[in-house]
Amino acid sequence: MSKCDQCIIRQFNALKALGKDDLVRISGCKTSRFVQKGEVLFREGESINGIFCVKDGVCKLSKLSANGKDQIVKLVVKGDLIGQRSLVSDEKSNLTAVAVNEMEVCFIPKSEILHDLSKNASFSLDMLQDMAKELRIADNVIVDMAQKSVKQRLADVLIYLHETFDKDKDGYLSVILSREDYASLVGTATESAIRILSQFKKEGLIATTGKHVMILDLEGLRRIE
Amino acid sequence: MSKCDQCIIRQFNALKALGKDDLVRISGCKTSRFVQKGEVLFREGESINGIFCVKDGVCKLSKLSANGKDQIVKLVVKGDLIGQRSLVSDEKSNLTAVAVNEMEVCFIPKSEILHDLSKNASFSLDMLQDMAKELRIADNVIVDMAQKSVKQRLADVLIYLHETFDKDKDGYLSVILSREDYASLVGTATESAIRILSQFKKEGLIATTGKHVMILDLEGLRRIE
DNA sequence: ATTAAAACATGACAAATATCATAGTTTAAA
DNA sequence: TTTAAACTATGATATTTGTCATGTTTTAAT
Repeated sequence: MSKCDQCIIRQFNALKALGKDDLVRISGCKTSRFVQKGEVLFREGESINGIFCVKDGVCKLSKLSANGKDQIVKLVVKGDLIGQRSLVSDEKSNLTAVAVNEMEVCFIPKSEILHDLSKNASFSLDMLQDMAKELRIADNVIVDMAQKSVKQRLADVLIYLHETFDKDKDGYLSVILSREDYASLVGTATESAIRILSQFKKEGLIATTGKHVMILDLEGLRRIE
Repeated sequence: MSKCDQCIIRQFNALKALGKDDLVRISGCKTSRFVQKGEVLFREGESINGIFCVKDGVCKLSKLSANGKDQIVKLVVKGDLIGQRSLVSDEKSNLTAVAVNEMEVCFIPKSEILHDLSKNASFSLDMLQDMAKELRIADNVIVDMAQKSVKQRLADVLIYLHETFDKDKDGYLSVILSREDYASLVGTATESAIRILSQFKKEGLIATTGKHVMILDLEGLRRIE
């Protein structure tokens, strides 16, 4: 079993504020596992009882809307933590987590984290800062959802993916999403997402082969309105 | 000048986690003021350098979208804090705060709060819990913005106002918003908000006289789809 | 009380988006 | 390799929402 104090991933999240002693203690009770594509980490309404630290892979966090459609609230990537919000407020999860591709995650039980939150002020502050950042991003998403057109939002998603994920040798995005996922990220009907992606392709803004997507004209996408 | 340790308001926010000593210290450097209706507390992009504690009144937090329209992200009411997010992440404000009616607020300088965050783990945890709650609410707003119709969102706003604010002797909501504010809360054109409110009025779901709004049929509003 | 400005209201039309139907294509399992 | 299921694509059409124009009402200042 690998040890937390030697794990590079923790540099990217609040766990970096912990000292060697705490990391060793956490190492002793954490579990590590692989999650295959499409597998559910947890569902809306379930108790998570800990946090996940994403060592590799991508995960979508979604919420079921009243009309029965899933809305993806955010994508979680390597280095991110999952479940802090529910842990801190001692509630069941408000989101469902599904692996977008194969993931490797560590799970740290609630009690360990709470122990550190109550003793280590700098860890608490770091966690607070992480959550403050999430909140700022959420505010932006609210405004975008309310004010931008579907086409703009889809262009934004493509730009975000291009800036966030690696490309394969041919230049295609390393993250593979279904058209339904795109629709769910943007908050529109699957057909609308398909239509707009087809249009972007015709206009030479992107290239697609099956589910593989490549951004050809980033500036063009930024100009969409 | 009133003293924080005797202020009932603090029971409703993270300040409740502070001990008498800290409250006395904060009392010594806080400032209290009245803010008149329509007055700007701070704008997007400004440094707040502290937090506001709302003793009375209502405030709208909004963000300018790319198309030039203001989107109200949330309403802040008596007992709430404003500016925690920016303070914690040491950033300029991402939101603009405008008083909806006359407010009374206390301003606590950043240094005092940071002092407590670094020393008092239970205060940090309380702050963390407040922010976790805000984040959950923000997630819900995202899903609603993305998946619900304008009519549903407006019905939701009316229900929220009904459940959150007092009514006057005739049953009208104590909080007075312009049609533009309603539009800005749900993310739609002012004309659309006006039209839907008119429709709700015709259907007997609400009553309006000028800017005064009364909810007549809560269940009817809940049934809107 | 008068009056100008702001806010509200509504019609007509345009644009964006959803829905339904149907067909082609890709994917993954047997 | 075959085959069924899932996914992608696109047309036709309906619905929702935005925009522009115009008139009315309310509000607040003089």
